Amino acid sequence: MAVTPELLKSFPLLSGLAPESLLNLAKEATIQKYSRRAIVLAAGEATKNLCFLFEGRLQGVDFTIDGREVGLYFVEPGGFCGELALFDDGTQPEHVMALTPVVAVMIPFTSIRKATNRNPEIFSALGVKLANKVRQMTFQRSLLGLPNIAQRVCCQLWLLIPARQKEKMQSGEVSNIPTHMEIAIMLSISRETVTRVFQNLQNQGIVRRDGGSKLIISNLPSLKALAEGTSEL
Amino acid sequence: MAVTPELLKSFPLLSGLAPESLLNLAKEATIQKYSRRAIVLAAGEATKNLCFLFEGRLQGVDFTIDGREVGLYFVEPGGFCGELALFDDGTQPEHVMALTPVVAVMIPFTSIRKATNRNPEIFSALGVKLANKVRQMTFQRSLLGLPNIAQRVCCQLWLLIPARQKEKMQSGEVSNIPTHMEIAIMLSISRETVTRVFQNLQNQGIVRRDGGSKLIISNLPSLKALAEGTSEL
DNA sequence: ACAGATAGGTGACCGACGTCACACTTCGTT
DNA sequence: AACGAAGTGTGACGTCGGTCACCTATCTGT
Repeated sequence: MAVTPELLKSFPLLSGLAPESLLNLAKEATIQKYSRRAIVLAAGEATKNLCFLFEGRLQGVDFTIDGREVGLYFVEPGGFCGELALFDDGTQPEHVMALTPVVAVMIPFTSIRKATNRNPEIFSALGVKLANKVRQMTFQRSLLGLPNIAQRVCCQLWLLIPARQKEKMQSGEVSNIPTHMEIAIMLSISRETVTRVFQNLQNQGIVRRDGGSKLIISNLPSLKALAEGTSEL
Repeated sequence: MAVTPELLKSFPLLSGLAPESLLNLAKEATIQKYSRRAIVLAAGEATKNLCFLFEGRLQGVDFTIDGREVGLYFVEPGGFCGELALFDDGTQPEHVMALTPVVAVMIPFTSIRKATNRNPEIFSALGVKLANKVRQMTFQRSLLGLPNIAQRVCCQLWLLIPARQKEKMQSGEVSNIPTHMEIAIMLSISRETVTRVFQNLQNQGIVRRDGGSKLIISNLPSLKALAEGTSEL
């Protein structure tokens, strides 16, 4: 299937490019489909493409030395991944796995670099992205230092709530709530423990499920207090 | 105290610069001294300087929501820190603290950016540095996922051994070994647990202290096996 | 309609690790 | 020499969360 310049323009990173640059990129880009649980980028390999997510959901995952899975971050449609090797020609440090069936656009580094020459702002946009990644990882790292597990779960949950909903402090919702297993993996705890914490939160009327993939947070302030450790479950 | 171009040239990041660029940077750079435990860069503040370490040792530290300290990385002489805001004008995500008395050279972002215009390779060098940081953090993250605490300590210890010593697999040494407390903070475990693991390692003849700040690893293969989980303490 | 996979829920058990409390050693400072 | 601070060593104790085992509910594809 061919990639059109219009398709590329829909990605924020590329939206500012000149039409001819887009055209060039489009020629060299390819569309890939992946089924659920498929590996999109494998750790340890020298990535050669920047991977733009068109449809579905990706997760960066790593494995500890003893084979345990560790969740790192999500990629949502419009985002991209695999940019690290663009900077230092190294290998991909973590796997990127499809959480749902996925449609992705792969653009070779060589093409990206050509485009960067004409449009250096791409490079700085990638720098911003990397910087953001470091910030996120730093925060996630501080989460893992929390000795109280319930608090850790609440913090992670708090993080999943869109920023604007947090401001008015009434109630919020998280669509596409990760499964208990996925949350457990992100926080390096067991699936059962996540279930138990959610069970508690539901009993206290703080959260409520709505269908399979949506979570309503009916009591935002309570969740915040739990996340910050000012109250306990 | 004035900063000389020669001093700046001693930093790898700047060593490739043209003499006049160095001269300009030197004019705008300042030397700062910090005593042990002093905060060099504070989290949450908009950093305005790139901080080059001339003498001493720095550590990036964060605090969890409940006030617990979390160790992130070290900066050794010749290295630098505070580069994140150079990319996205954000705030410093973590504190940088002096572990020993420190002499540092501060160069304003504005000066760096001017120099970058003439020497764009600085920018890509900074990109490489950032990419490396992400790689390190990813690895550290996978360490924290290890359920076996002794293994975690051994992994961290393994990480502290210089790369060349690991190759010949005879014996190695770590100078400037972090204190038990510092290691505990990096791994989010308690100081006593670190002590107990080290006690075990010593009893097994795997490591041995030499003076206050040096650790001899007499049995490198055993340590490796422990780090990789193929054997247990 | 059915099998199989995936997610969520729950109880029992137990051991590793955090906490607390102290003792001992090694510094650097006055 | 004397002191205090920082680092290290060690035992007792209690508990939180991982593991295991099993169940139920939902969804998916054929």
